[in-house]
Amino acid sequence: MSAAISINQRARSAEQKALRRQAVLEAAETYFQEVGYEAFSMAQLGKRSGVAKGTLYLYFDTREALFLTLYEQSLMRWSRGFIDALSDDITSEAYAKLLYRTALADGVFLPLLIRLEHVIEHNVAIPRLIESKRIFIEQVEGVAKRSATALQLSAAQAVEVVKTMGVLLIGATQTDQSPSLADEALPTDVQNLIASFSSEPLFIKNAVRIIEGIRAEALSNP
Amino acid sequence: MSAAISINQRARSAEQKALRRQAVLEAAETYFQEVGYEAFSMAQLGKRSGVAKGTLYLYFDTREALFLTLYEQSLMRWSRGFIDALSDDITSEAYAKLLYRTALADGVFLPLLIRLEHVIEHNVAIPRLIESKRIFIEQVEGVAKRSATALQLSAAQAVEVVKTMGVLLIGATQTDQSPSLADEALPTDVQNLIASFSSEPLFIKNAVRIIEGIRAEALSNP
DNA sequence: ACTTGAAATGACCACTGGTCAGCTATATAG
DNA sequence: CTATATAGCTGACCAGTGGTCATTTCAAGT
Repeated sequence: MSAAISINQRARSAEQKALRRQAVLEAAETYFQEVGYEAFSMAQLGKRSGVAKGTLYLYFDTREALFLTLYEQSLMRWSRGFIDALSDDITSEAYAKLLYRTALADGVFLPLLIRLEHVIEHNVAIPRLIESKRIFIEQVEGVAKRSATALQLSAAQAVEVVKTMGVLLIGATQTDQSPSLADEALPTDVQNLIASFSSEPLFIKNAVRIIEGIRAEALSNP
Repeated sequence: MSAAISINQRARSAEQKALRRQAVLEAAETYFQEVGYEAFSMAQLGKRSGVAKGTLYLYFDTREALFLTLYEQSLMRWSRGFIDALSDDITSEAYAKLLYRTALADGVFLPLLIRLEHVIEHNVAIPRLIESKRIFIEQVEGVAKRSATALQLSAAQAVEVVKTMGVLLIGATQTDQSPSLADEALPTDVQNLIASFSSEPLFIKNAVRIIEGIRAEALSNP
């Protein structure tokens, strides 16, 4: 029987390997939150997870494959939390607020989601990509099912809502990714611009417009 | 009097320098369209524009400063084209379609817009960033002014529409940035997923919902 | 205690963006 | 028409990157 504990020893059983892999992922998540995507280096991650750089590549094909896994875990975490937090007969606005807040509360979900398609997916093997898309489908379906009863929508409408919310979330939170100009002496016109792109109202207002639009279409088109 | 022509000679006058700078930008644009953002290397760009790598840094502070300039030029190009193509009394749908098509027609605008806030802006000096934001404000105002008459909206509504269209465009075209899986043997569930995220209908449908939503709000709130 | 196979290692590779002391083309002064 | 000063240009160089793989090391099975 192999011990579940993996300190510095070699991981021989599948179980031990999974533990080590997860330990690396946890180190990566913390490190990523500290330095962000661009400054994240595999050599540093090795040091921080107490493992040689080469060892990282036994557990992940590429840097991007590691980030893809991190993304998947954060997606599943978010979807679980959001589903649990939803209540029945919720207004569109409350729904949008909850979605926005739960998504932003996760320290890695949005930064990874934003980079998914144009960076991360470009250095991952196709079968791994397919696996990842399937996880995505599963999560969307789960969230849509719960959303259907919460928002009183048909199954098809709920799927459309969830997909669209994802799209809107990526667009609306784009500005949050700008370099922090908080302690810079900015001219007022630029300050106003930044304020006018505040992601929370941007997301919520448009989420409501879209959800209500979808509802309205169902009434006019039988 | 300094000749306007700059072949391989040194650029001494301000005019010649501007020409050389523009020549580098044009080489960069072609090269970028060929290889994309990640594979774009300054050494290669030097070779392709017939200039040493070090020289590039006389004209641009960083790789990202170069991309920021490329982005600005494509933004101005798009906004000019879009304004010219708009006609009065256009429907929301026709407006959305035109916006989508003109934005996608430019080979570099969207790929750069998508990377603006979370990559490009992070390696550019603050004064340069402020300058860039001002160009952005100017362009948004120009497009909004024309959109107000085209869509018969108030000035404030038009600004909101234009800003929101930008957000939606970034989100909706995200999927177009995925690695091309066209000639891969994908399982049908994944194929369906990809099809359901087709950016054109995604953008247009939601653009219409948002524009109509903004219109409706004006009627209920005096 | 010995064998064995696989986990772990880190020097190594080809590359990156960015720098800067030295080179040289050019405009101007004598 | 030449000498000088200026400044545009260069490419070797630097510290770093993601990724590889021959070699080492250690735990399990005999």
